[in-house]
Amino acid sequence: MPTPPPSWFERDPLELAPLLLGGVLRRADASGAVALRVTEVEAYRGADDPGAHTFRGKTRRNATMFGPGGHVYCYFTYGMHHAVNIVAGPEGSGWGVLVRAGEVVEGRALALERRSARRASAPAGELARGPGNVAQALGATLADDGAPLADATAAPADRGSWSFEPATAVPAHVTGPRVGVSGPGGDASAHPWRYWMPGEPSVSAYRAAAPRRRG
DNA sequence: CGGTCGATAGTCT
DNA sequence: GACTATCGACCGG
Repeated sequence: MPTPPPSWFERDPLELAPLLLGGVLRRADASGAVALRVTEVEAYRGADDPGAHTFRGKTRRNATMFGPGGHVYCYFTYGMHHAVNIVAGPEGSGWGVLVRAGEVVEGRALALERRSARRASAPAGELARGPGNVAQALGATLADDGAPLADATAAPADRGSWSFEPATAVPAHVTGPRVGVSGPGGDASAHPWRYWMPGEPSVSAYRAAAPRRRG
């Protein structure tokens, strides 16, 4: 199955998120291709979602999320990590789905090389567990922000070519509070917007929002 | 195992 | 100036 048209992605992230599970996200560039079977995602719902980057409107960083669905929103955070999202909803909505984890199904050697290059010690057994590691395994950087998900795209030299192939059937999954989201957006009962496939070794461990450090 | 904490810089108030 | 959609080392049990 090829990458669906943008219209397929242009729905509520609460609906799109589970549809992404089990699908294969792939990024290719001059050094090769890495693809992963998505096992964990989180929905972010714009103006209705205090936990979303887009909650307070459009800025330079989140502009891509306000664009049409079916594109990659990539941002940089904590001074060292990138994260990959798939833009959802209609243009102007500011909706998206964060890709938190996946099983590497293509380009394992390249993914391993990328992780090894960025740390002193040996990488963990799972190459794409956690959003920072997903971006690292895929080789995604800020240059990928705004890239379209499409087959056979001619990407600029500094950016990868992205595609996404949905699963033929939505796999069994569960939901829970999002990781690292503080305030009302992290509330378990009102925003159980993390979706994952139980039993998958690539799924990241739950972490509550970092408590404020005083001192 | 689980908790605690430093690294490190872009973004927004 | 505070916070961050994080990661992994380190330490105690």
